[in-house]
Amino acid sequence: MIQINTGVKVLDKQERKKYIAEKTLELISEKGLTNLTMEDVALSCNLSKGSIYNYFKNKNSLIVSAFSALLEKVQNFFEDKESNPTQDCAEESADFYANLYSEILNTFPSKELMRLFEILMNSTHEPSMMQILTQTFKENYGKILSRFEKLFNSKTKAFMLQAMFDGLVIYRAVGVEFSDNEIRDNLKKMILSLTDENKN
Amino acid sequence: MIQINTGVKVLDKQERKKYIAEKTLELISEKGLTNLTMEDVALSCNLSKGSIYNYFKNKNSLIVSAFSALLEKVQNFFEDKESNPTQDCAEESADFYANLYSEILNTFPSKELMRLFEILMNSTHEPSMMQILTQTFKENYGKILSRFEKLFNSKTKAFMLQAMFDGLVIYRAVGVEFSDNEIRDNLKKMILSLTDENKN
Amino acid sequence: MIQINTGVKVLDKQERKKYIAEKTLELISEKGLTNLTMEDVALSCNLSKGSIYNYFKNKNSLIVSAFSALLEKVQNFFEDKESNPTQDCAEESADFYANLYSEILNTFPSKELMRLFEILMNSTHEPSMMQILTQTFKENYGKILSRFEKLFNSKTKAFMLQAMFDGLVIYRAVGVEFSDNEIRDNLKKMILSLTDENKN
Amino acid sequence: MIQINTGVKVLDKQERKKYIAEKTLELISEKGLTNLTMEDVALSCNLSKGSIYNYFKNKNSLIVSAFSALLEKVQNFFEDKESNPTQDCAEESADFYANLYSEILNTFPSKELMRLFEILMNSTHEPSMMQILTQTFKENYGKILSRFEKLFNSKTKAFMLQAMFDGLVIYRAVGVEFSDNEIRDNLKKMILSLTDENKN
DNA sequence: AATGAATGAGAATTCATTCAT
DNA sequence: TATGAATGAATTCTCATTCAT
Repeated sequence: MIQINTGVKVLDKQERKKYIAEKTLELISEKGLTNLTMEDVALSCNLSKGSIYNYFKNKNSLIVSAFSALLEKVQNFFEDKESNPTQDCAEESADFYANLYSEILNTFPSKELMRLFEILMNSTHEPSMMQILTQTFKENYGKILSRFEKLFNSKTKAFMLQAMFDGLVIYRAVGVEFSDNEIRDNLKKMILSLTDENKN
Repeated sequence: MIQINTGVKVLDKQERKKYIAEKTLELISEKGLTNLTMEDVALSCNLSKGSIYNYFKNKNSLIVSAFSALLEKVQNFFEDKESNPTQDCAEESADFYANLYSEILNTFPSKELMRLFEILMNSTHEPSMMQILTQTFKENYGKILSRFEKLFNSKTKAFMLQAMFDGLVIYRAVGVEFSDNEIRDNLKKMILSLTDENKN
Repeated sequence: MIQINTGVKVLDKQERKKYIAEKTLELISEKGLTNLTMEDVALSCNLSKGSIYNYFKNKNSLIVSAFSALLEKVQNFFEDKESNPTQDCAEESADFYANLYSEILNTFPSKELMRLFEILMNSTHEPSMMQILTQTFKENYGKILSRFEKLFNSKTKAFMLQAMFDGLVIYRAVGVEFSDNEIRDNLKKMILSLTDENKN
Repeated sequence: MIQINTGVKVLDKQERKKYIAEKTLELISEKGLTNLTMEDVALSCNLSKGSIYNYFKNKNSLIVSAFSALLEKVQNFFEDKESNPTQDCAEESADFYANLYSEILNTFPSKELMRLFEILMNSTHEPSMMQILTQTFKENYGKILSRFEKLFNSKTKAFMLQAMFDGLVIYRAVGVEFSDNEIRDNLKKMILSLTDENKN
């Protein structure tokens, strides 16, 4: 929350940037990227339109910041769910991750996670924007993937599993329905088979 | 059928609609949905802007048609690749599909397939549009999935495999790199494990 | 109804013009002048847009014809209601006309009569059109007014009474409510006073 | 109040809205409602097209404001002419009002007053607009009518007299000619008869 | 830093009219 | 005469961005 300098605590420019980016992210989640206007942003931040431009060079750079905020949120979400990873054997690991992903699929708003890809895709034809978005995406997803990489001892397998997860997220966001229980069970089997296979 | 005096067959209205939708699809693939303008469409069809509106009520309904054309194209692509499905045992099937998907991943323009999801996501907040898109999507994907459903004897498994594929398509479209060979090999193993598992 | 030449009866060009003008009048009554499109006209006549231009030089001349049709309709309406005018004394005349106007106010669709003025007003800034409309208006209203002129022996009084009637028609069309009975009673008194006054 | 450096007072937002509405009213009077474009409005206000939309949500709401401005103008016109109403007896009242209306008919630009009804009629098929216009119309005309209501002790009579006036305004605006003197004389007689009648 | 008015470059859409067949 | 496809000019409306205060 922005505070006026009553001596208490005043947000510095960096913090206010972040605040705006987060508000923007909320708006994108609510209304989609296409419907995002600078006026919406200004209103939701209790700022004037002009003021937004004191913090962000233009709309694109604001979107990039919102994208970063979203990726950070996603990553935190993954990390929080995984705070005490006490998996000894493959079976336990498979169980753990199947549950984890299933839970995330249930609790993380599908539409919100979908926005990640919406932003990425919409930027496909603005090279300068695409570059920074892709880079940010890779870095953050790299961290998320690193667990699976360790588990499977394979970057590609990690990719594939995460891709499946994201695919399901998107399917769900666009109205395809499926049973979470079945997902979880199959997920476990797949993880297990990928782990087993690893040992051969 | 109307004939112009060169003897060449003239397209009827339905065919012209389709032609415009396909041209639109090309444009979307080239420039992205956000940058698509009705003027672009008109130009690429050698028509005036007004003429487009003789075929489509508005931009959205044109996009819906382009979306359908894309889905049809995707489906044809899958079907063409799979013309002679001579898979006797699970091993052969796994091999066949792993190769098929790997090949599609390689040959179908990743950006183009990605547009499927770009269109879906961008329309998330226009209910009337979303409804028809989702329905079309489900119908066509249903056909694509039916092969896996038979193979695995499970709708959910089919979903998951296809989701993985689409996730990878999107990853690739946004600049993530991975090795097709490894994908293919792992894919085969996963398919096999899912098929085996089926027999227990 | 347009007939194809089966040998029965075929409308000649003049009759078809009239038919189109009357259909146009219906459309204007239904949807207003602003919302009238040549496509509407074509559809309601079961003709193609291009064909309308075989009968009318352009939209304006079609509107002029529809306007004439409306005026004719109004005039017929007045005349029909007044077929046997057996008024001997002033009292009877006042009674007769008060009833007549009150009845017309009730039975003639207010919105339809209003269109007369809508068309006139909208054409105010197209001199060529205005000229013909005003002329047509004067001629037809002249006939309607002639009765009052005789009764009152005054063109101005006739104008004033008819103006009041048209004013009320418009008020009613735009949503102002009033009691028909009171209107009729007052109308009678006004007509009577104007007639009496005449004798002094 | 914001001041620009010439010392001249700058208009606040409300005043600027009003200014635009009044300019719009001028344009409507000049060119008619149908020919009014937002570009005209912008030009006549020395603003860009986009700026108009900072003051009015859309064209319709601008027209509604212009309509209000017109009604206000009409009402002021009536009130100004009637500043010192010293009418003791019926005869004097009749004389006063006959002169007042005759004068207004002469001095108030007929075309301008006519626009009131042009706007009302053209909006007949846009319910949301019609509602507010009709309401505004009723409110303002209620004030104008209240004088006659008192004089005649009858709402209906007041309506009828005002309807006659408006009818004449429209007739004149569309090119019908009549003598103001005769109008005034007859008006007086009608008012008188309606007042007398009141006493019986 | 904050404001908010102004802008102008689009973009979608409408529709009377034309014209070849 | 009838058609209906094509047109293009006009019009409304949007919105990121700028800038003087």
